[in-house]
Amino acid sequence: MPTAQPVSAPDATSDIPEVASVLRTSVMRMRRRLANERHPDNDLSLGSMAVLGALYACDEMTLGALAARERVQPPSMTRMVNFLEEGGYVVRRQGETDRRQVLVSITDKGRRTVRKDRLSRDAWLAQQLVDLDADELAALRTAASIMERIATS
Amino acid sequence: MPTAQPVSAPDATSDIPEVASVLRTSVMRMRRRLANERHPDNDLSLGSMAVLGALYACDEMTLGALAARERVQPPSMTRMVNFLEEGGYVVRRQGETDRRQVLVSITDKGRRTVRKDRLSRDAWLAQQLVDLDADELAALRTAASIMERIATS
DNA sequence: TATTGTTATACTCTATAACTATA
DNA sequence: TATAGTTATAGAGTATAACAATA
Repeated sequence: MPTAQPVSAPDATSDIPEVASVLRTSVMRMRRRLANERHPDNDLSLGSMAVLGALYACDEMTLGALAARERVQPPSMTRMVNFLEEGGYVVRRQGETDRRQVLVSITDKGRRTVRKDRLSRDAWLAQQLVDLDADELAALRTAASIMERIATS
Repeated sequence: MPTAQPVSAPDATSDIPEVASVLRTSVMRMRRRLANERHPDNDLSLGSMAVLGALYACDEMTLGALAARERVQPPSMTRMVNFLEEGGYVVRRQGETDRRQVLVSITDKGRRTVRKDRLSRDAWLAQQLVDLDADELAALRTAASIMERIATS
């Protein structure tokens, strides 16, 4: 039984439990593989790189906003930001209107790291995608979008 | 701009780095969400359940084969199998031809647990998929298949 | 000697609870 | 009193290194 049938059966709804199952399994394995294949070009964890990526897009965010975005608890984000700050990838500053807040912004070093690492860190995965056809790439893009929505809902 | 455009551009190849990037990010977030949303119906971790699922399909495997399949190191698999054995979900027995090997097989309790948990543990995810259309489900199925292949390659 | 699995140990990531400082 | 973030602590999951038993 082929696992990648691109059928759009009329009763596709009945496939939902099966899709849920294979999706869950593949996500678990994929994430472990991605963690293993990661280049140790820098000392940043996957989570820290995700934070840096968010700051690359948004420039400056509060620690709480970062925690919410990455769906981790504040203490976990504190740790990641500590690590990033020690490495000179981000800087903290006190909020102006609300001085309880901590505003985290990305440094030039952080920016360079994001650019460099996006290339090198996605290189392995991109290499795995090289032989896919346009439809398969489109399926991955769609799936990524759906997963992103589900994960952050 | 929708993020899930099913375009099959002629130069889709140039999208590979971007697809790799969004796929990686969404996989990381999805896996965390799945871990969080998991029902604590039983005391089995996600990894242990994956092992049980493999044994559900294969009946009996060596510990080394399980470790290779789940892409963990042997000590990690030893731990998971210990846990599963303590719970009565699997049994160990010594290999017959090669007595260094440990053959792990699933018990009836393990089988029941797989069936029951596949339903309940995928329930949350399935619920998230309920509003998707047939094309989106097909995309997820295709993506899962590709990820499975990449993760186990 | 090489291989299969186990034990001992440590590391990473994450969480909850208790705390500090602002609001 | 409530909120933003930090510190302290614990737990889950994984890895590497050293070891035991068998090939």
